[in-house]
Amino acid sequence: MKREKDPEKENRLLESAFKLFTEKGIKETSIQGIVDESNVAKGTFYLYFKDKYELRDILIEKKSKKLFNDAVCELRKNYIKSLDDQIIFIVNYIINVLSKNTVLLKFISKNLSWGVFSQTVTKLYQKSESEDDGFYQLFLKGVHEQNIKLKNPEVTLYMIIELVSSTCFNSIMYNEPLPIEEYKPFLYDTIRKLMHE
Amino acid sequence: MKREKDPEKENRLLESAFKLFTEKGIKETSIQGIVDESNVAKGTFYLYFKDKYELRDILIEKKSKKLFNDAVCELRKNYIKSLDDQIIFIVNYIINVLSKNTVLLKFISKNLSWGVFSQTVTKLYQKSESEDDGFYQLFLKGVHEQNIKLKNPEVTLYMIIELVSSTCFNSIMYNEPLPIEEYKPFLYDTIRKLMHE
Amino acid sequence: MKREKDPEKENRLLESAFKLFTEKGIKETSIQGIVDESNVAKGTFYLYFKDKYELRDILIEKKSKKLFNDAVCELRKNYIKSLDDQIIFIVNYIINVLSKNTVLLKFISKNLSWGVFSQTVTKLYQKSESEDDGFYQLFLKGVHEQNIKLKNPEVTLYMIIELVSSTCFNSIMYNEPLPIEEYKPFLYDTIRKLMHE
Amino acid sequence: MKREKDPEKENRLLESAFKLFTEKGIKETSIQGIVDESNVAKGTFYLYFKDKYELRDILIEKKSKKLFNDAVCELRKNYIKSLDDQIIFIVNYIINVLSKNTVLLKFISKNLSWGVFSQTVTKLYQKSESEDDGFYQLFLKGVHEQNIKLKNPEVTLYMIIELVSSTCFNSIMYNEPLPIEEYKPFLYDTIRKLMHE
DNA sequence: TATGAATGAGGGTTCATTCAT
DNA sequence: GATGAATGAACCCTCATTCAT
Repeated sequence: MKREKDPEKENRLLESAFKLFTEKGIKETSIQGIVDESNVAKGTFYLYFKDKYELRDILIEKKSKKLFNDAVCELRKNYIKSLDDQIIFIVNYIINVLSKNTVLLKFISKNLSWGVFSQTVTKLYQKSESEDDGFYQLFLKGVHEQNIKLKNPEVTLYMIIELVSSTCFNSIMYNEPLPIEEYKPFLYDTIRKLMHE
Repeated sequence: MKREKDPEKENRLLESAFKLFTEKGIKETSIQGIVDESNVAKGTFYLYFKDKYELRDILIEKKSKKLFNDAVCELRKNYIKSLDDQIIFIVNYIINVLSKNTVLLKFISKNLSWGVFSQTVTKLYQKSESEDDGFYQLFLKGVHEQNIKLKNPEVTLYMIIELVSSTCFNSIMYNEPLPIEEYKPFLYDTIRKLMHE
Repeated sequence: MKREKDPEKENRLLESAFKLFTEKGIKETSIQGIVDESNVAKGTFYLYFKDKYELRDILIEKKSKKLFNDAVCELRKNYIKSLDDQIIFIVNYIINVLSKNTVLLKFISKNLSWGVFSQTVTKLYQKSESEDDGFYQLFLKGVHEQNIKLKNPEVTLYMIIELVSSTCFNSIMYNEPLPIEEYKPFLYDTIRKLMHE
Repeated sequence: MKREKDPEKENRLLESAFKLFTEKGIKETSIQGIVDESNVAKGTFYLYFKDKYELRDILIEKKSKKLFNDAVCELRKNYIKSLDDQIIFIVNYIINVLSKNTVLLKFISKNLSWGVFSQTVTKLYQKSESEDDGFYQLFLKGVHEQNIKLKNPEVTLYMIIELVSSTCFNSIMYNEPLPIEEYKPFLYDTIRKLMHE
């Protein structure tokens, strides 16, 4: 009887926007540009999204959810005991993904600022249903169970996330001040230090 | 007969733009807005700058130059010996300035991203004329003279700068995850650790 | 097999449109709005009407037919002899209906302009099937039978209709220059004068 | 030094809008249409007017001011004593102008509704500086000085204005129910009657 | 018959940039 | 050098209308 909203079209809009946000940033990306890239009429955009900011938020949630889910999922398969190693495993996993997928890296750096990104992720995993499957929870629980002495575990996690975020972008994108693979030892060393005051 | 470019006018344009960029961001600031604020005609803008992006870049250079110059200048007056203490002195100085001058902080966060900022600063002080008066030089020279053992001093400096940058904004602006004064001990502790692998 | 046009649906469309035209005027009313209000799909609209202007015209005819029919019908029940009194009875009846039903009044004023309205009404009753049951006929026949001396009865009727129309809207809606009840004596007085040159 | 706003351009915008408002009404007239007709860039419109409604209001004031000024001015030249004759002189003057200038007549009928028009005019002449040169004042003063017995002179004036307005449009434009010249006797007769209850 | 997704023309508005004065 | 009127491209958004289902 009636035509259904086309998920193919929605996806094309999302991916085109993703691409353009990545290349130029949100402010510089016009809806006209997005629909052109998607081979979709202008009016159609408004059938799926209120404006480009709604689209961005959907994109952020979608992309970061996947990234962190994959990381934690992979961790599960490896039965790593030590919290240090767990954290470094996750960081390493994410760095590897972003190294191969620099479009995603650019999207995150251009549109989220790592600040917003980590905020989103944190929020995402704070409200996780079962009590022990979030990144945030995983960290706090690990600190407690493995008897790690930290004055303020939350601040430590904050510093780790921010250090990784801000530091890795240049390294991956421009090999500055070092290529990422050479930088990793310094980074993981520092993470271990931060976790043992 | 020919009048020279009026430095008074140029300065008014710079400061008005600084104010508006800070309040609304670059994209949202119109040239009309800048010239209105400066009591200058629209056409005049183009006698001084190619467009608002050039103006922004000049502003970045000017503001960060001043910030770092002031910090190093103040350091000189205090005859601090240890490199750890020197670095922390400078970091502390800048944090204090930005805490009091959140307009400047916002400008940096809205228009630069800390990444661009530190890049600028680094560049600024790499090419510093006299060989020993830049922040960068100061650090490398200090490491050498005080016999500090670092595998790669440049990377250490990079990590320090990025950690400070990314970490302090939320703390100053939103007291998250801690107010800046409470966060400082954690931060300075970590800096010392980074300098003694 | 083929289903007929659903009069229920048509009516819902008419009444929804009536409501919206009244509230916002024609130009500001969208077809989307009409079908939403009617719980009908957008495409369905075009099965019943060419566009919203056709719908409006149907609405005009329908609403004004009813108004005048009711007035004349009520007159019949009251066995009033004198033509003056008959005309004033009808005018008074319509004023009373519109005073209580300002939605209808607004619809007429927003979408018809009183000019179109009276034109419609006049047309409506000129072509009335049986020769003596229209307002127009009623007036002309009355003038003849009751031996009223008028140079041009048609012009007199025209002046009465226009005077009433243009004059009563402000009075009912805004009490300007007088509330309708206070204005009535002036109006009916003038009507009587017009009918006795 | 600087270019001046071009009154020629403003006038072209006003007159083009006047023409289009007349032909299609305000709602149906687009700014695009106005600037096309004026051979002016779209942006230029906003240099002169906030939107088309501001333009309309300026047009109303301008056109009606002129019309009434001319009428009263002409009246002055003719030393007519009796108020009846004065009022009829002005009405006649305006009818004659509008008969020759049906574009103006259409503009008034399409965009103002005679209601708004008379309101404007009334306002215009109520606030007239010198105490006796407005139409409104002229009427009230005349009633008083010439000892004309009216229960409520304001209402009488209202009825006259509305009767003339609503009645003459059809007559001028469509010769319905009579050509204007043939209608005048009926109209002026009625005006005299209204002024002598 | 009925649906509502899709379309794209068209409207209002802003603004960087040019250029006559 | 300085001005600000003029331009027109580009943006966002709405909506009548079509048409596959």
